[in-house]
Amino acid sequence: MRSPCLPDSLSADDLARIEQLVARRRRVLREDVLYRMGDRGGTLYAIRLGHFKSLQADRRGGQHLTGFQMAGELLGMDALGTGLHGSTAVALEDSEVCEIPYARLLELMPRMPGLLAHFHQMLGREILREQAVMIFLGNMRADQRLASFLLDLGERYAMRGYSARSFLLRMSRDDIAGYLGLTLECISRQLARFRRNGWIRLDKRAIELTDRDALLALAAGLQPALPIDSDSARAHAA
Amino acid sequence: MRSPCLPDSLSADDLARIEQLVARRRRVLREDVLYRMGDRGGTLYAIRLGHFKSLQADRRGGQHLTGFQMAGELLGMDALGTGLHGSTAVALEDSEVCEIPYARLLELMPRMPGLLAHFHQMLGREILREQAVMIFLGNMRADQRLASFLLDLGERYAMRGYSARSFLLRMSRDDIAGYLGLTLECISRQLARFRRNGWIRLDKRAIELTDRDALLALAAGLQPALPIDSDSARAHAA
DNA sequence: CGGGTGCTTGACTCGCGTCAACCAGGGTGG
DNA sequence: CCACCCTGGTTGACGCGAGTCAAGCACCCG
Repeated sequence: MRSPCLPDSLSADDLARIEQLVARRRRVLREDVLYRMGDRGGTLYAIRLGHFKSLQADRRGGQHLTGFQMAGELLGMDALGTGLHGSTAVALEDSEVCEIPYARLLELMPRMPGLLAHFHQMLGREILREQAVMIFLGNMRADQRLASFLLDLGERYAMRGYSARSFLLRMSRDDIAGYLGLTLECISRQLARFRRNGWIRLDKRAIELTDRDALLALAAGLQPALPIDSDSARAHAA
Repeated sequence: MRSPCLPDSLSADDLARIEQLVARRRRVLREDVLYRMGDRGGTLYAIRLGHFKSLQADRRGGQHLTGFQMAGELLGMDALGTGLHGSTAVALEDSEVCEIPYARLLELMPRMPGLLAHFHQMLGREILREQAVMIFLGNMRADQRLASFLLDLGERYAMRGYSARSFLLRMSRDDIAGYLGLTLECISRQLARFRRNGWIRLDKRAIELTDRDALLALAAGLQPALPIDSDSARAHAA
């Protein structure tokens, strides 16, 4: 049986070797810090179970959320450059990770070119993901950002075998706002708007994307700003 | 004499080996495309001379600028994940690059652990840089973004032995706007504001940061929004 | 000289941040 | 068990920053 920590593309032989270098598993409780900005790096964390958020301190006390990670994804790569972590990782719920010392990974690399390539792919994907975020932070409106975000979450759940339509938001509205570069109130309003328009159904943190096409169109900027602005629609009705 | 393509931390022996794998140098003229989004990747480009911008197509025709690269920096890493380039690189002026086939780099890795580490450091730095951009796209005002941008450019020039105070903006206002997630007009206005406040001197694309401390304070968010808003100050004077 | 490109400046609009009140659920302690 | 508070979320009113539209300017090139 394959460890969820590791790539599918490796041989059984490779796998055995790798199991050794997974020094240990570690449980992380909700709100606990996996590593903190400025900590010495050198360990990669494969998430076995649970969800994390990673955040970065703004120079003026503020905090910005740079990403959400779920089971099957990798954490800790931000320390490769300087040796120090550039962000803080916090568990959104009780979670479990595999600790993989980078040094041991390097030792194994020569004998396992497949591993190296896979590792680079994960790094490359991370760079791509961040570029995608930069795009919506750079030039999308609040509703487009939120739609993109919800669709992205759904896709990632789908990749892991869950539903892309219906899932639980593991993070607070405030976290979402931080990630999307918006405010908590704005998120709340946009969610309400989506609900009124019938794009989504929402109960607390449980969400169902009832009209993914509409969300896709919105995210892609096809909608003429506000399809029929439901706010003004309400005003007219009144 | 050391090649500007490659890390300083390598032995002379390593260097000789590496010179072989730099398949060829390539000249790229102004406005020419080094690689295009969707192109097959697999080659890394070390910039020997000149400046580049990299941009990504928004799903709806729009374009977002994801970075500026100068001599001594690396391009093409965004293809590591999927094998295809996720962005387009365009020369801002006549430039020259070293083409480094990724496959050859992989071959050499086992014999040169230093090279691998260095390579990972560049990847890690790229991830960090993008996170920094996400921060200012996410929660800084236009003036703060611009101040950060100018200071960052200066620092990068300083690292390469040029002045951090006085340099040439190689890109158009429109490019800057694209990168900072703002509009061309907004950049122009903010530059004018900086100039009126005496933070900078500006002549066409030549810029001098005459008061870096003020810019730093602004970027850090220490300024109470607008110190004494020079616009209204002008209005009072009139 | 004309025309084009890159930049500046102004007037107006509007999306989103800010401030603030209010509401719902959940945990605690009397 | 109910009263209480406290946290997380919703909703409203208002103002500001930045986008948009548009006119005008400086420079370069043919």
